[in-house]
Amino acid sequence: MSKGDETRRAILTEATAVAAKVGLTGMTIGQLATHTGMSKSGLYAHFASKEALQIEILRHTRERFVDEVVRPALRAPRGVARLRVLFDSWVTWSESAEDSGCLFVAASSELDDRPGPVRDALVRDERDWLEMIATVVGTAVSEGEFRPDVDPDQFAYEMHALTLAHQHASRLLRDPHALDRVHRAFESLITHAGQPA
Amino acid sequence: MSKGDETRRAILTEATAVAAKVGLTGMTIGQLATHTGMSKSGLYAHFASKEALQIEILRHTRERFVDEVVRPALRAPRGVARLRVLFDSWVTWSESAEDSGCLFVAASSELDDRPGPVRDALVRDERDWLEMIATVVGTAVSEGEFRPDVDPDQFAYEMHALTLAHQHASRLLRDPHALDRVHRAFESLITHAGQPA
DNA sequence: ACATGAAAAGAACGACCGTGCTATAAATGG
DNA sequence: CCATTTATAGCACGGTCGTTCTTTTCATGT
Repeated sequence: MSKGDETRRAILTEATAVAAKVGLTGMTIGQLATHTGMSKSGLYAHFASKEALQIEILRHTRERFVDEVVRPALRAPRGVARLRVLFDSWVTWSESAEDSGCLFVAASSELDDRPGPVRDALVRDERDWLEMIATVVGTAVSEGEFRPDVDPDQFAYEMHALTLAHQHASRLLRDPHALDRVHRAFESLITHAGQPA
Repeated sequence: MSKGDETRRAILTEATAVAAKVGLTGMTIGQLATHTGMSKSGLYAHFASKEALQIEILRHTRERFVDEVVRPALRAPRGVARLRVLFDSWVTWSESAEDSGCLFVAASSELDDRPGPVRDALVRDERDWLEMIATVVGTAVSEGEFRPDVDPDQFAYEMHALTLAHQHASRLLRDPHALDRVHRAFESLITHAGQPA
């Protein structure tokens, strides 16, 4: 990997952390230059514009998300077991990622009223994520682990709601029971979707 | 009401709408002045600082939230009926408010990593809101409408999760089934907390 | 080791930021 | 209707924004 690509990656890693704290819009080039120890123009030379940088940040984060959340789940057996890994990996991701929670969650409310290519990229990512959950749930249904009347999209919606709530409880409210709460809620989801005893 | 108070209110109303779109931090004085047709300094004279303005925006929004969400619920009979009104009022609030969703939801992820008095004010508001839900749930339990083992705080957490998810589905994803989704999820919550048939 | 191309820095730009100060205009009470 | 308070506008400040252009430093292949 050439020197250019190397620093470019380093910038993106740092930028992801900064963006998670102050938002994709709130993040500034100068701030980023200070954090990376580069000059503003030296840093800026790696990207076409701030908007392009924001999109690259999302792409970079998406790659890491696939590595750390999606891939581990795909290694688990299909159905509920995979769903559990998916959920646990997400929680781990949100706890570890940049010490500032999940960037996608932060960007979601930041960009929901700001049309443009950055928002479009985020919407694609979020749709993919919900679709991924729904697919795994669908397998659990067709394998008979979940009741046949369970709606995979609705389940995905409710499970996704828990990830949003966890970020809220953990990062904003600093609730010491946040982890416990989100796990209990997830177990409740699973239980109610399962076959009656 | 004096002229000053009048324009001050008008500014806050407009500022709330702007803040819901671009965030409390993203909002600027100049932007606000243009929107209200005032000069920057004329507008600024009503507030001690931008930070003070942000806090006033939250206070103003909280007042309206009490009027439009909390009060209607308090007029309903205690227990589950009141819980339903609380939820429905919130959905109505989030659909109507400033055409940009609930400011508290937007501010939650914006401020979760930005310490200071604005964040503190928001945390207070969110805690009050969760406490309010938990209290109503507590009544439903003690009146026997909900099972005695239902944890009011956990229920509040999960119901709050739905409000976050609704904002996400409705404003970011523009999901046409968002309203349907959130209602089904809420009914599911209520059902599972109720006495078994 | 050196020529060549890539990477980083420097300096500058117009624009807008939050925030003061001063002057003008408008509302208010006697 | 006038005096006085109150509300708004004008203007300027130091600073930072995103972005561009030019120059210098560095990495790379032969």
